[in-house]
Amino acid sequence: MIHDTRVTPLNDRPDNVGRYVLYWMQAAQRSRSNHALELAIRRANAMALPVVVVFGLTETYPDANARHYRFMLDGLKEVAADLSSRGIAFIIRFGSPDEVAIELAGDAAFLVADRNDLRLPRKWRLGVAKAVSCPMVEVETDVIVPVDVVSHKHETQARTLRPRLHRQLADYLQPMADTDPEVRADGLRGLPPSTVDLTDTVRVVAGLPIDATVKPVRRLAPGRQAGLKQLDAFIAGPLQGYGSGRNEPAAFRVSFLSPYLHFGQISALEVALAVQADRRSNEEDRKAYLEELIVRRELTFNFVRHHPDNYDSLDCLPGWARKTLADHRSDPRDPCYDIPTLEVAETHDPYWNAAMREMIHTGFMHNYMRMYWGKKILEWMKTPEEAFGATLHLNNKYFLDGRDPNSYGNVLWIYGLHDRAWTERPIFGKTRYMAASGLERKFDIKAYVRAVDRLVAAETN
DNA sequence: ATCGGCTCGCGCAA
DNA sequence: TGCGCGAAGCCGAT
Repeated sequence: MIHDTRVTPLNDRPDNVGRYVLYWMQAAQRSRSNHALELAIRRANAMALPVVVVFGLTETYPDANARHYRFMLDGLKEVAADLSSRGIAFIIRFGSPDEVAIELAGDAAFLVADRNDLRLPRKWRLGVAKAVSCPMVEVETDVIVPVDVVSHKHETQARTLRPRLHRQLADYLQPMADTDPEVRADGLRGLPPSTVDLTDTVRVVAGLPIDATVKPVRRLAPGRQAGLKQLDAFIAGPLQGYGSGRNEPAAFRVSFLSPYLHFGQISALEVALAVQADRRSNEEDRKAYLEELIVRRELTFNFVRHHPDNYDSLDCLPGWARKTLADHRSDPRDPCYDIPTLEVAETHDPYWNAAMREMIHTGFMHNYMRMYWGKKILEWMKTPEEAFGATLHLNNKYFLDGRDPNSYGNVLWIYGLHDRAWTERPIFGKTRYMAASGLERKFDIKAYVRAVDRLVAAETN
């Protein structure tokens, strides 16, 4: 089922004569459980046309490096195989994604894109809508409930978003059938060929002018099949007891699904449905995970939607947070670190260093440690602006799930976004403070340090 | 071990 | 207008 509310027209071109329906894949890099692809297939069937899927591979996506590209391209390899087995053409070409889409849209009767509110893909999409002569729509398939259905404004706290979201959930938490096209694309002639050879993604990545020092990781295998396998493993294991055990860093009672969600290799909808249907877990465990997957995740999508120009800036913090950080701007920092010191994980704090090493070497970090890690950077750098810039930079460079709406919302949480004021103290002002003593009091944090040693060894041996 | 205070702004009840 | 309450906080008092 595809609700009309997922679909937004991006231009008002009249019906167009064309040879196929085109789906320009951007964020939703999957061939199943994808409302945008599904809409394209249904349109094509209604018009008795084949479906073409196009992907433009830019060499210069901000912050992207070998780690991200390998994960993405290995995922796209599976997309290509599955689409082709269903009679859907898949074309992947080097170039700016908007230009690649415009090139293919020349022969399209109808153009579908998947929605993503981050600046660059959004700018590309709006430019394409103007440039093409066929009708174009965007489909929201990254979220369970379309952002504008939940609320028309920025919800400043989870507790204001939560009831609005829950009111819509019964309606939107519905499985989506995957339709096959009735007209195969095999007969299409004269399409621009793929210029990216997905049979050898190692070579493709080696040929790109990107940072190769951030290497692919072994910890998380790329692609939809790996993502679905991880989902099964999560439900069978860590979900059991998730409610009470999710914050213990050494236990890694986490889903590890965020990289797959970030690249769109699996959908939040199918994850939510699978978790909801599980009967081995108790209700508390399922509720705790669904709160994170749905409420907390879609809170950041709401945030980005309503701060299109400054979601990556401290300007969009609530007034109390901006004021209190400014009041403490010149508080002395001791210690005071620069990015190179942080990036080699050589601070005085062994817990922080462990978190940083987990991030650098495995592309991932335990949820709870992400908060501690970010709070300490605020504490240890000269100004909040410098700390924020460094945190976002490291986040987007090393995490497989970086450069996501979640990244911006959650990094800003460190600085008070979606949070509240607490006791005033140096540097932090009234933003929430976190201390190493808290880790020692509540967790077996030394076990986390040892666990990271093992994880790093497994990546580098 | 547990509890209250810290502190702001939103939404709702009245 | 008043009141309750909030992602993971800390800290000191009991």
